Amino acid sequence: MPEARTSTPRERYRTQVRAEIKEHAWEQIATAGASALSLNAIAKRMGMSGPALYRYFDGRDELITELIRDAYRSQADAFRAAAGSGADLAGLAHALRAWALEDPQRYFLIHGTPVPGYHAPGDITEIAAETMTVIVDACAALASPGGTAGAFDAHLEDHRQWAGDHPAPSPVLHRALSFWSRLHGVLSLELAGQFTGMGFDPALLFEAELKDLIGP
Amino acid sequence: MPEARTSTPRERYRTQVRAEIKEHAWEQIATAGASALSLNAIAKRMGMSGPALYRYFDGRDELITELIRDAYRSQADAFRAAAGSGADLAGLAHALRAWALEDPQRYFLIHGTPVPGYHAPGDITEIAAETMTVIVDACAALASPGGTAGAFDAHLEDHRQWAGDHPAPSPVLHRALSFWSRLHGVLSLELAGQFTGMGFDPALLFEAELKDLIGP
DNA sequence: TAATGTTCGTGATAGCTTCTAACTGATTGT
DNA sequence: ACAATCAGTTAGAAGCTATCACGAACATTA
Repeated sequence: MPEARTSTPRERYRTQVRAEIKEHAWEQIATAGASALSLNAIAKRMGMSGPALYRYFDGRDELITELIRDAYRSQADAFRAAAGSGADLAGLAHALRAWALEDPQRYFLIHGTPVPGYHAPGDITEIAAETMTVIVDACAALASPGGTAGAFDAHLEDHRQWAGDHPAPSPVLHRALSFWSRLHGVLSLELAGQFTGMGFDPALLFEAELKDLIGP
Repeated sequence: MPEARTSTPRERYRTQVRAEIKEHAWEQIATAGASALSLNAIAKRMGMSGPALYRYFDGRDELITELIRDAYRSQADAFRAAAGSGADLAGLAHALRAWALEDPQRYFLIHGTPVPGYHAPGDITEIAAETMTVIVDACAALASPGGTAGAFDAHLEDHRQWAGDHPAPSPVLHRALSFWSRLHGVLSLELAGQFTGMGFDPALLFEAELKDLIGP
């Protein structure tokens, strides 16, 4: 006998259909990009008429926002899983690259061209901030960066609230930002196919950037 | 008396209207992004009916391709102008940043999210390759990078045709790729607004990345 | 059990888009 | 001056988002 009925069959059906819609949406995004996402096409592929989807999503924008939210969550999960199993900063980097290669358009959905005027809901930026914390923690666990502290380190001393006022010294925060921006640099170029036809292996450039990041 | 009439009045009119169309297109892209570019809206803003534009462009795709071409040309011009007036690698970097900040959406039009299936015409990739040459030249003019040559440098030794078989040693090519990917990393994050609300000054992060790139 | 309310999916419709086709009128070259 | 070319028009097909009103299936309650 089922005792804790926390959801009615209707609710289950509803969430199931919502999930199916998102599944088709991801498929469509992966093959044609987010700008080509069509509610109508999804509905037809699910065997129902266009307006039916509006029972499940307020519109195209809400669906895309939901996909963005899922993408952020998936990325955060990948980071947490890596950090949870004892990965250091290099481990995080490899987890990020694997996650990105898994679905390039998913990566671009959150790190790609921004739509002017669009602002992500608060809960999304929260997830992003949490991800950043994982990175900063991994940077703090590393041997502190050598070399002389530059102007940016001094500047970061006074502007560290983005890291939740993490107790790490500013060169650590600096390294976290470099980690983020450099890996995003190689990854986005690789995923965009800018290296195809150039001959060299993007994985090795990624590795070289990572080594340079951790080394000194 | 005008002697060398290299173009008829009709041709002049044609190119003038084409330019005006592109002008409106850029305006629209800058404010709403490339995905929101509407031929119809452009036509209306120019005081004519939608289908009239098809006399000047084969369709939306050809217009966008033309804009991409112009963007690449503009970027190449910015690099050439900087290099021509004796700028070193840091000068190129600042020229790139200034060019990007001038019109973020123009930057994303060529360095942003790729549309799956779209392939740029050959002449565009030629311009891009030429730009790369300017960067490699500037890297070659710099003191050669210190530190031990890593695995990627060895790999580049055998994969250097992308640089037009530039005679520079592979650490120089390596630096050129790092230059490209790192600056793209900070720039794209800054232009995408990922740093807004974090408090620190993106220009200083850019400068720090540049210094680290040139320094050792 | 019967009546009531809620939810799902439909077709119709408005308004937008790209793009083709046929037609008018002005401009150009012979 | 006449014929060919070219610019721009309206009409229309096909696609999209999104809203509305309706019927049918479901759930809940009297």
